[in-house]
Parts: sequence; structure tokens; C-alpha cells
Amino acid sequence: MNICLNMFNDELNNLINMKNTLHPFVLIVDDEEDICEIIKFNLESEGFKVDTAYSAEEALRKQLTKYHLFIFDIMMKGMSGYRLADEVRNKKKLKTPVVFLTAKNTENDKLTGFSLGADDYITKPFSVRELIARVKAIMRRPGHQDTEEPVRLKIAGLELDQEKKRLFIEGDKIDLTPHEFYIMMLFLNHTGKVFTREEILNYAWKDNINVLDRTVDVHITRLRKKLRNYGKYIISRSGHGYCFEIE
Amino acid sequence: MNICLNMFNDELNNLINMKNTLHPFVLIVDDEEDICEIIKFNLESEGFKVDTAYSAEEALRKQLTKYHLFIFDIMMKGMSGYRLADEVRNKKKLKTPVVFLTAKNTENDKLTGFSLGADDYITKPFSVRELIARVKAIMRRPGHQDTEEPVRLKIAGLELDQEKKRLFIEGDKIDLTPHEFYIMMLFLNHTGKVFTREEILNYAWKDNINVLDRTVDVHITRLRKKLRNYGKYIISRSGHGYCFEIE
DNA sequence: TATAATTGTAACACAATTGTAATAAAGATG
DNA sequence: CATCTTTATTACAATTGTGTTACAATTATA
Repeated sequence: MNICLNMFNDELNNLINMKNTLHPFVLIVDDEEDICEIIKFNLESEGFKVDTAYSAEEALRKQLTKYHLFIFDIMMKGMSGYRLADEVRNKKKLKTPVVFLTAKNTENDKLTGFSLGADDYITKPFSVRELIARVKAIMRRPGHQDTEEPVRLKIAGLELDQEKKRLFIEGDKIDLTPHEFYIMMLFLNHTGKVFTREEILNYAWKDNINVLDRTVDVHITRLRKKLRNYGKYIISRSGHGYCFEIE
Repeated sequence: MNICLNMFNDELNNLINMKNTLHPFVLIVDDEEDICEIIKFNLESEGFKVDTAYSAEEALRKQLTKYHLFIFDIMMKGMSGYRLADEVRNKKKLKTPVVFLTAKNTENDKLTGFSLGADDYITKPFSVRELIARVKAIMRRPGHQDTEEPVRLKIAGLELDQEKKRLFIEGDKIDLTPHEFYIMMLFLNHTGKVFTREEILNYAWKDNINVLDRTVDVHITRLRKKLRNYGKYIISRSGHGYCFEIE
């Protein structure tokens, strides 16, 4: 009955996620160097490549096209994160997603952030885990996914259509909920591999901060039902976790 | 004379044979010397080899490649633990795992309002037991325990699949319980080497504080059964412990 | 807003695993 | 060989892990 947070469980998750994304390159811009370091370390532990700048001006001197995601602090000495985002979006014509980071959390600020095309908006205090979960969620969105990933995963009579977000069993359409879908994606991409509940949560949940690991069990039960006679191939390995394996 | 020789041999063994050490070498960096000593004492009594540094700068003057795990205090005079981690990871290109220590009621301005995921770090005051359990969990993880551990361990007709958490005997699937699995991992990674019951407990149990060493015997018996005709290769060396050796 | 879909949790029953103690067997020692 | 120590095996109890359901909470949708 553990809440599923463990600092050491991310290594595997890393491998899993990084298979589905190209090596994501993140630029963090914050004038508080320690904050940069903390985020940098944590994202790197998750397999991201990270660059930092301690001011908007410094950021603008970089070759910005090479990044896949920006994390901007709003309140910075000199040019603010808002203006930096504006520069990047409008003058440099980049569509790179931006996550804003700030202590301010009024509605006005949020609206300003989104009008600039922020992809997410994280207010301090925030947990490192939350940030990482959100960044991963963004990277998982269409357009940031690994292009060489097959759209359809076929195994025996099962077919997971990643565009339709749907499962076909012997041709029958089976709608999956988001979590169910990602769990299946994890399983079908690595059949036979045993995943701990933590790994499953890390992969299939955008934000697993407040979710018990036993929740996974319930989703497994629901999935098994939906999978009909394939349900039995979701195998539980007591003490290890779950895996999907035919035969 | 003897002491010197032993130290030298030990040191040499560490540098040359990092991969197969059962006595992981840990570097603790904390500007509070007392904390260093406490952790050091406890880890040493668990069979770890421990070195300490009282500042990040001092740590960086060491030969860092020889350690298997770092424990960094975040808040230190001079360079912070995060900076140190960054140096180690990026400049020195080391993948050595890092455990951060942080005081619960830190008043550092730069981090105010920034909540570290409580479970991402070990917070002071922390239980030594917890620290040790986590450190051991790390050391056991594929990719961290040894530099590059193969996913599959093959010996004769045996194959231990670390993703599937399963043993194959001449191709036959044999499911292993968590403890059985880790014991096999220990044996197959060091065939021929004799392990005391204590060493086996230390490796295969996350928390062996309340476990009798006789328990190992029972697990050995169970393993032997599962190993079928390979069971006889788990050899008991009276007064020493157990080892796995084919012929 | 009302309605449906999805999700998370608690509770319980059941299953697997683990730890211990008792006893038998094997090994070490003199 | 006799004695003591260590190991093997078994059975059982304790603990831990899993499956399932119902229900409340949340979120999406009409």
C-alpha cells in the first residue's frame, strides 16, 4: 500500500519513454541558477538533454531551433519570460512548446501565458515530479512523438491503433480510456517484459503524484475484461508487477 | 604490513574489478562532518566501502570513477550538491547514481517555494535503515549495479532474463519469486564465488533487518527444486555459505 | 446544466510468498 | 568412531500481494 513515488524507479521508465521520443532537448531559462540546476539534474535523470540559460538575453543568443521544449521562468531580471516567449514564437517563428514557471498564480497571469501559446503553466511551489510529469506529457503529444514508431501495433488478433486510440480484437472495435490505452501501448511495445506498478504509473499517467500503486490493479482488471479472451495474457507476477505475454 | 597490503589489494580490486564487487564503494559529500560519519559508520557495517568529502570542491579532487554511488548533501557551503551532480554527470561524464540528502526545514532563499518531491530525495532527519535500503535497491538495479549489465545472463542451459524476471532452463520458462530471482542474479553474476548467508541477505533482500540467516537455506532449497537438474550446482560450503558452480 | 464516462479508493476475499521452527541428514572435528 | 556443528527439508503460520467489486469523486460531453 505504498504511494508510488520512488526516486530510483525512473531509470527503467527512462528507457521506456525515450524509446518513444527522440532525444528531447530542453532549454531551461531562469535567473535563479540553483533552480536551473535542480530541474536540469532531474530532467537529465529522466533521459532528457538539457541546456540552461540564466537570462532571456543569454537564451536568445543560443541556436534555439535545436530545442524541443522551453522552460521559461516568468520573473527574471531583464527580459521577462513572457517577452522571451513572444520573441521566440513571433520573431523567431518557432512553434516549440513552452512551459512557464513562476511563483505568480493569478488568473491574469495564466491567461497571459496561454495567449502566448504556453503549452503548460506551472506555478511555484511545484514538485520536481510534477514538472517532469508535465514535460513528459507534452513530449508525448502528437508532433513530438517518435516518428518512426509504428502507428499500429499488431500482436496475434490484437491491434492497437495509435491514431484512433483504439484497440481491435479480431477486427472488433474496442474503445480504450486514455490510461488503458497507454498501458496497452507499454505492454505491446515490450511484450514479455515485467513492469512494476510504479513503471506503469510513470508511463501511462501524466501526473502520478497522488495515485496509489494499487490503482494499477483496478485498471488491469478493467483492461482484462475489455481484452476478452486475450485478457488472460496480462499476467501478474507476484512481487514483480505485470506483463503482457501470449503463450 | 598486512593492513597496508590488504588496503592496496582492496583498492586495486575496486579499480580493476568494479563490475563484480560485492562491496560497493560509496562517496558521501556533506559539509556536516557528523552526518558523514554517521552514514559512513552505518554503511560500513552493511559491508559498503565508504569515502567522505566535506565539500563539493574536495569531492571533485578525488578520483571519482572508482565510486559506485554518490550521496550528496544539497545544501553545502560553496558548491551545492546539485552543482556537484551536474559536474559529475556532464563534465566528468559519469553515470554513477546520485542520492541527494536534504534538510527538511531548509531556509535557503533560492529554494523557497520550490518543493522537492518528498520521495525523490532523502530528507534529514532520515532513518539510516531507509537510506541503506534505498542504496541497496540502487546497487541492485540493472545498469547501475554494474557498469553495463547484460539483460540476459546465460550459463550452460540456464538463462536468467532480467526483463521477464524469469529463468529459462533449456528453454523452459521458470517463474521466480523476487527473492529467488535476486539470489540467482547474484549467483550467475559471480559463478564459483562463495557467498555467506549475510551477503545473500544483503543483496537479495531490501530489508533484512528482521530476517534470520537460516531463511536463506529455505530459499536455496526452493531454488534447487526450481532449477531441476541444475539444482545440484548450488553448492553449500559448510561454514562458508553457498555458491553456484557448474563442474 | 445535466448526463455520461472515467477515474481513484476502500474493502474484502483469496492467493502467493515468505519466515520460522522442528526434525532429519550430512559434514566437520577430535 | 562419537560428538558436535552445520545444512536440508518439511510443514505451517504470518505476511504480503492480487482480483474484484462497489461507490464516490472527478472529468468530459451533450
